[in-house]
Amino acid sequence: MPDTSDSPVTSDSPVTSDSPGTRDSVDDTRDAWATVRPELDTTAIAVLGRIHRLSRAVTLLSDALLEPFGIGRGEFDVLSVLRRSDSPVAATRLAHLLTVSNAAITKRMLRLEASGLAARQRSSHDKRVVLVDLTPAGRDLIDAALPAQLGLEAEIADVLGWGDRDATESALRRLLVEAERRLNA
Amino acid sequence: MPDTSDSPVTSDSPVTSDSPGTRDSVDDTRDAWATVRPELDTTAIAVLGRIHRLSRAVTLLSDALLEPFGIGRGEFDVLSVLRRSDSPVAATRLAHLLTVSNAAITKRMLRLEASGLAARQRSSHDKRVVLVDLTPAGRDLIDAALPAQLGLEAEIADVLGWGDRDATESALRRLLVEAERRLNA
DNA sequence: GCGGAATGTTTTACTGGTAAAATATACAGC
DNA sequence: GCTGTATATTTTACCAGTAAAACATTCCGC
Repeated sequence: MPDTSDSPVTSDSPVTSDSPGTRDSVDDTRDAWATVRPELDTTAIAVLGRIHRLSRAVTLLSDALLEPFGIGRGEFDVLSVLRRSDSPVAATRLAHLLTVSNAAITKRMLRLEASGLAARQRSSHDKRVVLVDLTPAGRDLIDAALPAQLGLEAEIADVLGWGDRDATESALRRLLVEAERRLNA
Repeated sequence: MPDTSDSPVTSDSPVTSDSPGTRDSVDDTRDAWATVRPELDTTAIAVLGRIHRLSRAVTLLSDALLEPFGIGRGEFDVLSVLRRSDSPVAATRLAHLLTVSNAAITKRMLRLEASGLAARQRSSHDKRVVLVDLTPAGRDLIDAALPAQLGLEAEIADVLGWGDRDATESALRRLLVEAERRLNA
């Protein structure tokens, strides 16, 4: 809850005046830097600072929608991958897809198994790998929980007009390709 | 490390064919949903799914750059707010600006005080509030750590052309205003 | 088909966050 | 100026993640 109206520093020189509409918390942050360290190039913050804040804010909002279903974000993410895969998924593959440690998958599976939403089974082909699959209850739950998740994000994304949405989407794709390239390097 | 080349599901029907260049992990995710639950509207993911993944990827990359300075993201964020504020900041205000709990600020301050980077002091006007300020060492450290952080983000943001950057920035601003509005509602 | 490197998972020890209770101070109305 | 309510911070108990060690299985070269 960053209180935007309550400026972090006496904002006298709006360096971020390129906003025709409303200002956001990142505008305030950049103005504050501009007064204290004017030589600093904060254009990076204009894009990625907003992305970080947006992700955090939306996560907080949508986590709340998960609560009535008795699962957390970690479990939801695992159930989602399983739901859109037609066959069981290896634990390590889950970890890669979700960019978390293998240990995190183990812990999430303990919770999901305890609540009967997913099951583990050692692969018969390769007894090192554990294959994970949805139970019927898990399938029901993810199908029930998904609409609210997608709905919230759709409502927020709707502040962008039709053309803007496509342009933004493609800009974000380019950024993501670059970030994932560096991460896998 | 989502391995994009290793598709989550046999991707036969590219519903996300609007990419002139490369595909990213979110394209794969949307295609997978389209095969399993074709009636589902996943346009929300196109924008916000990418934002979540981007934030996570960039955070992982830039956290690594913080390591040599002996601080974590939490401490870095506190030092940043302090550096761009000319005067001491109340603990609760830090919590609001960073969207974390008050308890998180207390814990971060314990670490920052232990390493001599910031100091706490009860306000004389209102003895309930704790005012936080940088030490000279803290100021030196944040000034030293900042360039790498901004540099990484600037490099990534540079995959966008000049015009695209401005358009993206303004789209993100609109999204952020909406998300923060809902969060503070 | 044996020994050693590689791979997949779980366990262990630890870290950084949260919510809610406890504590301390300020303020408002009488 | 006292009482009750609101506000600011810390403490407590807990939770979800990580890295690295431990363990199990497979694969490779001979």
